[in-house]
Amino acid sequence: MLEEAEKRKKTEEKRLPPLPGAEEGRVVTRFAPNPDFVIHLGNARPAILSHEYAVMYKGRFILRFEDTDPRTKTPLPEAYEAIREDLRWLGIRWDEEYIQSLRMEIYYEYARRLIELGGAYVDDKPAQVFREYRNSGRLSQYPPRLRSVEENLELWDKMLEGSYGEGEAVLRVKTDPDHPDPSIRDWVAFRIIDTSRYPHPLTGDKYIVWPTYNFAAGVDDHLLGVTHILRAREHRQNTMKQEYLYRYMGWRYPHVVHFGRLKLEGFIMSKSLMKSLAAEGEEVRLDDPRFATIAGLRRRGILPETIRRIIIDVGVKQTDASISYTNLASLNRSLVDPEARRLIAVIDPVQLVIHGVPEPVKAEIPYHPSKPDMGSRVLVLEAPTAKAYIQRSDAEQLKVGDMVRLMEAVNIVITRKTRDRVEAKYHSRSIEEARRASAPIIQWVPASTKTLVTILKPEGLRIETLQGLGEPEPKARIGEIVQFMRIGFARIDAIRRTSGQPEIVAIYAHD
RNA sequence: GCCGCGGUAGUAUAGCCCGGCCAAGUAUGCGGGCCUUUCAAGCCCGUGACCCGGGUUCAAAUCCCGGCCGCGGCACCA
Repeated sequence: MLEEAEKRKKTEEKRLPPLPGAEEGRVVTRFAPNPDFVIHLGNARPAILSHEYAVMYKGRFILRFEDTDPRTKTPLPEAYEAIREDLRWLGIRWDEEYIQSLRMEIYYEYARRLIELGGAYVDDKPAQVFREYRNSGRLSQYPPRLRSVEENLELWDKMLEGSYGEGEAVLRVKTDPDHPDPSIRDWVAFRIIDTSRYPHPLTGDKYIVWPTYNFAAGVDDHLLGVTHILRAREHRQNTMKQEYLYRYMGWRYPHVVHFGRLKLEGFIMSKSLMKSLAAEGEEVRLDDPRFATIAGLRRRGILPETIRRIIIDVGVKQTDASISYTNLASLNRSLVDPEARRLIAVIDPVQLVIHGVPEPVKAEIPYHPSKPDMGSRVLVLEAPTAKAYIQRSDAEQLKVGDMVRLMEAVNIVITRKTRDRVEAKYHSRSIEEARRASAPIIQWVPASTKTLVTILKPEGLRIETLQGLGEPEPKARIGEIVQFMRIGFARIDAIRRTSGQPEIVAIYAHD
């Protein structure tokens, strides 16, 4: 218990700054992903922050899928559940869930209301014509904008009935026609998507008139009682657009916090790059450890708590942040180190023969150096001649005459060395002897082992493969995060049999 | 080009709103030491930053102006 408290203190987390205008019990936040892909660290930021604030103020947290573009951002049927899974894994629980494509009638109703209030009009001119008016400062004289409410309601019904094809009509919100930012002038609230050609995975071709992000999100944020919106800076203009809608409806716009972009150094974050890797014929999964997807980080042995802390640590600044993997790894290490069992693997093994061993050596090696309660296992060296494997990188450091200690076992002196074989003679048993000689300590496995160990090490776009041998009877579980002694932390990704031999496949996390 | 936002050590962040207690805190990295049967963890010491230039002021990282640089938006995407 005491130890637990100390650990908490050591890895103490930073707290989030107060939310403007927040009252305990009255805060409602939401995370609104587009289910066209899984989420990555960048999307996880608003999810974590929104959830965190809802918890901090004992409010509500909403998950809302924004799937109102079946054409250019076609929702992926499996993404809905994959996103839920990622959120659950991150420790995020939501009080309510909504899917926008299932709320279309609501948006239609509010569209009608907005038209009745004179806040929107149907534009059935080609987009090019609108742009000419808008960009030449004559938007206030744009003929469709001058239509009566009655006429607009009629045309709106025609849109819903399917009288227009794609691109033939949109519903626009009337804004300041001379707004300094042209993109804000009379923005589009609804457009037509031919769902017979681009069916929606949830609603098929039932609807052809679809709300844009700004309309659907704007309406929902009000209807669901959202009080605080946390979103990336690229939405700043959207906030201004939606405020027009709120003004017409007499609603109060939620508090908004904008933050900058997030990059994770050394990881692939771009969706298009992920997809192009797949196109190159590589076998690519969304949880590829080279990707900064939540699933990819999970597979690589990054804990949800690490992600949570790093997001809170980065906070809500407007500047872009580039998280260095060193920092993320350090945080993860501090969380994982107390729990990770120490396993042994020798990469690129070299045979070691030890002569003159006086009696068999049973080395009892604890699974964690400072936690005896995590147990131990016994590795054996035979007598009078013991055979083992050591790592090539270690063998290369050794010269004839050098003393080296096999971890938890014996001290030996090198007598002969060839490329693939090292011979040595027994020297002594005790650690003190090794210390006196300043002998290095290296890990080893008995020659009788059959266990193959493969460690996949993501390096930018590449994945390096480390092949070696492991303990004779490794007790590892899939999903477990272990530390391979003197190699680094890794997550056990698979345990299988390769031509009769057990094989552990692990994905390297960090040293 | 037009709108908008921002610039604190290698990285991230605190401080900036309400100028002095900041010759700038913390984490990570890096250098050195201690400890240690891992190149992990732990402990100690050290290292390193206010974009530039003006102005206001007794006093500016903090306020004002200009410049430079970075980023976002300018979609019938979200």
